[in-house]
Amino acid sequence: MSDAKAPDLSKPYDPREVESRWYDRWEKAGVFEASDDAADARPAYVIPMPPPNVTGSLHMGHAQRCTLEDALTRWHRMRGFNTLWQPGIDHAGIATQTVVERQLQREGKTRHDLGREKFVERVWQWKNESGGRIALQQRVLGASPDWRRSKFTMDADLGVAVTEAFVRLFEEGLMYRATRLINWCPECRTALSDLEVENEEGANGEMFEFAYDVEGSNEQIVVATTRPETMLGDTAVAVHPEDARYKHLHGKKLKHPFVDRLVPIVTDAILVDPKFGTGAVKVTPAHDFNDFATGKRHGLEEINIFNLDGTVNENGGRFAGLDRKEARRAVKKALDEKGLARGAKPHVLTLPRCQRSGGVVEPMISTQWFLKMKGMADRALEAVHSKRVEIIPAEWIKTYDHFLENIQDWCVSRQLWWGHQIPAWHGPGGEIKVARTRPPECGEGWSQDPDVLDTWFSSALWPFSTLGWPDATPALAKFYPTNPKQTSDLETGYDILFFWVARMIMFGLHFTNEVPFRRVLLSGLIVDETGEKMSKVKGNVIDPLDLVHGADFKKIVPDAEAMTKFKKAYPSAAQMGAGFPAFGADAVRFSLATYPPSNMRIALAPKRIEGNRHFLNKIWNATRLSIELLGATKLPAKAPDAKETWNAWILSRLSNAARIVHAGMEGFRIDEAANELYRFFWYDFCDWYLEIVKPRLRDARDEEAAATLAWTLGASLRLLHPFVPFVTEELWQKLHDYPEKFASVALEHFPEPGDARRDEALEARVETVKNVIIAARTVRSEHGIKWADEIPLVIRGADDFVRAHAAEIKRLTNCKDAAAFAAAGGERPSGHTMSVVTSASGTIEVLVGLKGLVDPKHERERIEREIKKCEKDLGAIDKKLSSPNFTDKAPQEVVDEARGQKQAMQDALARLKEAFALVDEL
RNA sequence: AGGCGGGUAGCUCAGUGGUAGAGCGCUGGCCUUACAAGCCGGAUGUCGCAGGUUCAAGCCCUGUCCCGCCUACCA
Repeated sequence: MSDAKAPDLSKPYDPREVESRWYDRWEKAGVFEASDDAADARPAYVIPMPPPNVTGSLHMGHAQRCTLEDALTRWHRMRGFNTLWQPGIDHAGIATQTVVERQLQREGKTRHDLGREKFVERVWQWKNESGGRIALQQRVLGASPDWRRSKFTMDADLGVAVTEAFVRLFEEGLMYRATRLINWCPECRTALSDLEVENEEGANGEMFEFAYDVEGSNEQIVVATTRPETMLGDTAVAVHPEDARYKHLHGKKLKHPFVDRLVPIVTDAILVDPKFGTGAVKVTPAHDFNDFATGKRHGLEEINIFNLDGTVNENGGRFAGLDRKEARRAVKKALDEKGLARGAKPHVLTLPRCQRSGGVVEPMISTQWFLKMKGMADRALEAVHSKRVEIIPAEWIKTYDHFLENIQDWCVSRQLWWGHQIPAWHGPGGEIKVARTRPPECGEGWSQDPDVLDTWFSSALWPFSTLGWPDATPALAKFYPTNPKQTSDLETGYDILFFWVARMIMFGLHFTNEVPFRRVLLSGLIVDETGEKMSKVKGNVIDPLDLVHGADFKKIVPDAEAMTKFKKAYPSAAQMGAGFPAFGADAVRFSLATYPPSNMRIALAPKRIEGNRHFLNKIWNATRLSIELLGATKLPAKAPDAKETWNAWILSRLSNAARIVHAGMEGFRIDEAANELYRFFWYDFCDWYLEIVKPRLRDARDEEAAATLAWTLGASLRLLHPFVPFVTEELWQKLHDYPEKFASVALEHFPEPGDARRDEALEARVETVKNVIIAARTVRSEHGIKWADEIPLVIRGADDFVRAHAAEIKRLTNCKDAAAFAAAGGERPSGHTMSVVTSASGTIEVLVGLKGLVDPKHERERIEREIKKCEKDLGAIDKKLSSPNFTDKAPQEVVDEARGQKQAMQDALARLKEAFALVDEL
């Protein structure tokens, strides 16, 4: 850093100060850039980022994408992959159009006042001014995509890809126009695909019954409905053909009470369940999917009774102009007045709602563009079953299969202005031409199809349209799976498995004859601390940036009532007082990384973020200490070949940590990788290794320890970097004393398990030494011996390895005479308490001199507790060993192990009982 | 209705047939010159319930209850 002298490391870690320092440097130095140079021999790794909506601002889901994808990206980059995390923004058809229309509304205008061209201009203006600010927020989180390659789905080149795809599908006969019953959102005034309809369960409604008069008879037929207003569009009443109650009415007609129409009674065994209700069903072919199918079977008239905005049209006679709710009331009232109403019962129903507007979706007959899905779905199924695409966790394969096996044709046209306009031209005589550009013969009297494509159509092309398809670009050759040296992951929330993932696989196979990515990593949804989905209505939404920068609860929650809701949703935040402190991006990221991504629901606990901020503080302070201890020691180029126990031990533990991190990252168990780093760094490196080497480096000059410490710390920072990029970069630079030439840790070698030697036998022996130390500490703690008081310690039965580490035992327990080892079997020193440590080489007695310092009663209780525990364990193992079934049938090594354990426990039990005698001398 | 998850410590969750784990919380003691955002200790379990397989089940099988999600349907 040439311009600014970095400050000294302050005592507590301040993420605000550190995190602002590095992002620009990374970006300027080109750290995130991928190369599409054909001469670049590195293997390629690609993650297509799920493009956030242009209207979106960062929410916890984005933060989770960011964390997981950035960790994978940085991990691969450090391992030498030519890594492309492809960023971008989605134009989000309905959502964006709605935002701008609302803006116009405030000016007292509608989009129709502007006209299509001006309106689209206005949307672009909005996009340029306030759209896509999410990309800036992703930077705050430290995301490392190749921003130079960022794409917007409405970019000209992506528009070319969309047109190309549409035209090809049309030419192949897969894209077609049809008139059928579709999902219509009266609020957005557009058709929707089946997926965009959300079913709200448990809505309170009622089942309303009314009668039709049979023509030329005094009889009536009673039907039931949850939507009385649709009777305006009834064109039949269906009964079951075998239903004796109605046999004499077959072929008769009913008088519609409000419109001049006779409604036939038809028989239909598919629609009608004679056991349900009255056994007679009103049929409204134009506004119900089952009735539509029934109508087709019987050639019934389809009478549309609604305008596009959901109000009743002229077919509704005197009810015309009313919206659906008003019409329902009015029709019920009118039926009642005619004496036809037969009462209503409460009824729980499922309401179809528009995913975007929340409006109740109305089935309407409409002419739309549809895409045949069957063939593409079959290929997509095969690709997953043959593992050309791997879905992780594999539990999702069944869900994927079920969707694709039952897939319906996709209604792709939307009656919006914002989006990719359909490349079709309509002639004056109803002719249709589909072409990449307006065909010259389509002159006077021809007009382009006014509709646009479903936003998800362009999203489905994303993995290859962003790389230049349909052109054969160098980027496509390098970063698409057609390159055998490419690996790729698609990471996203399981909620868009159908919307996006399945469609990308289908389109990828269709247009490129190759899967669009090799693995699909599906993550769970972030929910509040009590497991509830985050939503504005519930008042439990947390903005990740409030966690990063800190936030006063009063600022993020509007009123006292909302505050109660908020604190209920986050009990651990409720304990934090007035607000969130600035946890920093690293702490938020690390927390998100430690949740198993495969959990369906990931309950965000602010307390956990606090805990991880403490971890970062630990890293910070451990590095401060290390820098002090290292002095002029340079970071070694490779791991030292350490001979001394603790040096070899920490390198072995480091190797083990690297192994677990690799396995976790490889298998998309990022939580296991992150948790291992937490454990290794805190419990092995800080709690033990640093405590051991402190005096060796502070009071003396131990070169091997210095090299080992430097190596281990450097490797730890590198291992941690994919998770916590900011603090690791800061400390890495500090370890190098902020060199002139910026060499980011993001481009350093990622530690491999083989970088240092793993020695499991050594780890086991060290574990025994640690257990001896812990035993002595426990006794001290139990009896409240002050740390400053040195007390005598005698260790009996220890092996040579334990003896060789007397100095550490003494120092870490603050006991004198730690070298006082005694042979097993001899006389025990008096005035000592005894604890027992079992090890591979036998039982070790840890005797602490406490004469006059303790209450013997307390000590007897302590020993009794230990005896009880030992006896319980021994009883269990005894029972096992006394069963001939076990000794005969279990594998030999299991039986041997059990015998060894029994031996050790018996031994320990005997010593503990002897320990009682010693208590008398205290 | 069907499908898929889940039910393990107070909370959030790991757990891959072989003596039940972590973090947070709780608790006792320490301002031991990296870190009190810390250190050293400690307590905490009917692994939803009932059967079964196995020498051995939190884990495998069957049934069942509860919670969540998804899909379909709902006159």
